[in-house]
Amino acid sequence: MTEPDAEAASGALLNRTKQGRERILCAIREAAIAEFSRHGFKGASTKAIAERAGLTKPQLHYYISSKEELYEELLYSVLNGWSDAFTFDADSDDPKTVLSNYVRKKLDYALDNPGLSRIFTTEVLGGGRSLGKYWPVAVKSTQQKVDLINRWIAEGRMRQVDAKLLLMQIWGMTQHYADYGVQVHVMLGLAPDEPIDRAPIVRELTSFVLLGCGLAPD
Amino acid sequence: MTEPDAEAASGALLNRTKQGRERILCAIREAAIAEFSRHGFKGASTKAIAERAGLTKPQLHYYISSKEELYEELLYSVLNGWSDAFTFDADSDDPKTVLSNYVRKKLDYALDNPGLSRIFTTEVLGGGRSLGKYWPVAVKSTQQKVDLINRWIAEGRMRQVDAKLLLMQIWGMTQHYADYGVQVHVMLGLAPDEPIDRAPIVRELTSFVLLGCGLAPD
Amino acid sequence: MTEPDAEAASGALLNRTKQGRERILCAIREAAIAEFSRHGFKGASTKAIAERAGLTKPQLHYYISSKEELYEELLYSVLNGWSDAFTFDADSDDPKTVLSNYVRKKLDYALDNPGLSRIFTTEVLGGGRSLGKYWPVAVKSTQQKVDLINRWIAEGRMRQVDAKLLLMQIWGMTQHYADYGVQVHVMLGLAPDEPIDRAPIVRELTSFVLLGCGLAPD
Amino acid sequence: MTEPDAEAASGALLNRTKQGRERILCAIREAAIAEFSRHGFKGASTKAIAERAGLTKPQLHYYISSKEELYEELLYSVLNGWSDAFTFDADSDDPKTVLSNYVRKKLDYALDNPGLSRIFTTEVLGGGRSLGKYWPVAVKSTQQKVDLINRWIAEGRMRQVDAKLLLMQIWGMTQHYADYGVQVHVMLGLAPDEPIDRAPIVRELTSFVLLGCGLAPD
DNA sequence: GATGAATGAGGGTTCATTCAT
DNA sequence: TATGAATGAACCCTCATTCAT
Repeated sequence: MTEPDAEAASGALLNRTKQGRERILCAIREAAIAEFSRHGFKGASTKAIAERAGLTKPQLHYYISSKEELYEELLYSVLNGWSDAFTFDADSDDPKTVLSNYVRKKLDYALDNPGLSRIFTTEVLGGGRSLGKYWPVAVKSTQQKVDLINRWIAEGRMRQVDAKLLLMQIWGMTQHYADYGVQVHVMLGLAPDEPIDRAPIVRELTSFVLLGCGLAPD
Repeated sequence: MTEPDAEAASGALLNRTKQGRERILCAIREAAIAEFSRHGFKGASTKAIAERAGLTKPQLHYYISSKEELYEELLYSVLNGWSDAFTFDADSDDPKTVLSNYVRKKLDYALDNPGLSRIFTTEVLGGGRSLGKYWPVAVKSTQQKVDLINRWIAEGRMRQVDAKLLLMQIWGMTQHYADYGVQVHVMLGLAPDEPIDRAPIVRELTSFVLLGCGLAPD
Repeated sequence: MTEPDAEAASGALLNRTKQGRERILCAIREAAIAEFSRHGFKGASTKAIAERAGLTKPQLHYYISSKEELYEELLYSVLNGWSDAFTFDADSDDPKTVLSNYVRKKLDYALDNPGLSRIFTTEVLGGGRSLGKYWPVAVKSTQQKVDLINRWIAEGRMRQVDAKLLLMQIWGMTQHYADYGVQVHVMLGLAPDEPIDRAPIVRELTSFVLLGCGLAPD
Repeated sequence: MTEPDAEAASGALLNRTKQGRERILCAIREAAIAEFSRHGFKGASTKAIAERAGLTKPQLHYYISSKEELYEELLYSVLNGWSDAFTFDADSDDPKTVLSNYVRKKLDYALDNPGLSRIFTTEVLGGGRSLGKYWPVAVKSTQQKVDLINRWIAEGRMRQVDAKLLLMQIWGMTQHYADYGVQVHVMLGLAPDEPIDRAPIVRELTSFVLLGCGLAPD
């Protein structure tokens, strides 16, 4: 299955607009995402990455310094993408607004960047050895959300949920659309490269989460 | 991280009770689960499996015929385990009972067999090439659940949800506790090999799902 | 192709009449002939020999001391068989009689013991490293025949041929029915395990050789 | 024994004249011929081929894709060489001319390409599994020769021989000089790498065949 | 920049043989 | 005798990387 998503689309766009070196780096990035997300760090081969990028192996090594560095670059780009995307809105203090925005953004990221999302999953599956520096950040960022939710609960604006588990459940449901993309396609009766219609998913997911939090969806 | 779960526990138990060949086969199984679940099929090495099982590579090949066969055996054992575990109760026609039992069984499987669960995840991540025969079964089994849920909805016993998406969301949330075990541990402030206390998770998850379906939890 | 010849036939017979150890040694011999004749010494595997003989590898090694010794035993049994069979009749001094008997015996051996014959061929193909002791014997035995033929020529009882080359040509033509058995079957339109009707071959071959020597066939 | 023949000679020549890649491919070809012809497909090792070609094993695999492909390439090059060489002259309808040319060409091929010739022999000895596509071609080409010979016989221009067996006997006698090269050297009292003087062999062989066909040699 | 070539380690697997039992 | 198991070498091949050019 080729990536029928924003990763490839933006790649294609860049291929047309950028020049030379940039173009190649972009192709390498795409190829690396495809291979690492399918086979994990150990299982991916530089040969496959090179071929997918239309390069020979020595050519690839001209642009990257090592397989590991290429991998970690991608991994950090996921982490950065997430820390940008997965903040609670600062503009609003309304649980319904904040939570539904959060769900939507998380799902958008998964559907727009399934490859990158899956790379993070393979890393976690493999034990998360490269994530040492990430965990404290993630924990802190989670704790902030937990604190906010707990305040809402204390203020009686939300059902009494375990905030940490709530966040995990949202994570699980949204990440699922990236990690289990193949199964989702099968279950929805879609061809492997047919794009998923995300509107109904966003709707269902939001209602589900809000109701689960004791909030009435619109 | 060694498996802090029923897989290892039962393995250890068997190691003490079973004899010779059985013991070794069991050690190989455990080792293979550990390696495949961490690195996927391509990324796992028979050397690592052999060492983890306390064998040399040629010794390993005395007991198994090939890496691929060993892998597929494990994969099928997940699929069989699932088709056993993830049926809706036939005894009950009560949405609340059926759904909360389903959620609990699904979560139990993930927490009791995280390694096997993750092997399935790596397979799906890799494109699910070995799952050709499985999809039709999975689709059919899902459809039966969807039909039942839709009947409940038609009978006004449940909120009007998209049954397929509901099942996916349950899948995502429960599977998360296997695939993202490492992250879950970090977030809950547990040591890597500390067991997860599943009671609160079951409670939260069940309430969450029932409320999300418009059913009042007990 | 299983051997449709005296080797197998006598093997089967022995299997019924001999007991235990003898029977097994016989099965090993047959199996070894089949494997060595197909793949040569290096290419044959003790596993294949053991399986063909209905034994396990350790069982096989209980009866033989090494692959090499088993091979050399067979090789020497060819050499002995040949030194027995391929003498010129001492009873007759008639070129026609002697040569036609020789041709017939040589062909009979090839058709009755194709496996053994082919083992010798694989050995020669491989450089004949194990044949160091054999060559002097063969040379001497050949020289005797050459001397006799030269006498016949000197006496005007035969056309003036190069005796050595004559013997080689006979060797080539008869050995061909063992080494190229597969091709012979194809060319004669026979199924792989169908026996070759040797009468016409003997007839043609004899006439051919006698005419080639300037002798009138009967 | 190194190849004391045109294969090696031309190889050596090319080694001096060709450049880089060509030179290496040539060395690989020579090495592969030497190893496969000695030990057959199963018995030959890529390590030995690599060493003989002055390469390491990974280096070898830079130039070839697999042992099997290398082998089949050589095998097909024999088959092609033969289908070129072993046609009956179209220019002549004279049995004597046609047959003696055929004998000479067949012998030349065997003496010029003993290694390649022997590879075909090892393949036939091993059962000819890779020759499925070749047999029909060979049968057809043989049948054409048989038809011609039978016409000559019908026209009274040749002794009444079994044409198929005649062709086999020619095959056996000529192929013998490749397959049994080692024995031929021993019998003729030549050192292993001393070239065979082919003139007397051609002369004897031709007379022998013509007389065997009831034709008077010149 | 880009290419052909090389390299040493390691991939999965089979080898002939030996050794307890 | 016969079996399950082990062993160390060797099998064919691919790996990530480097180096001339």
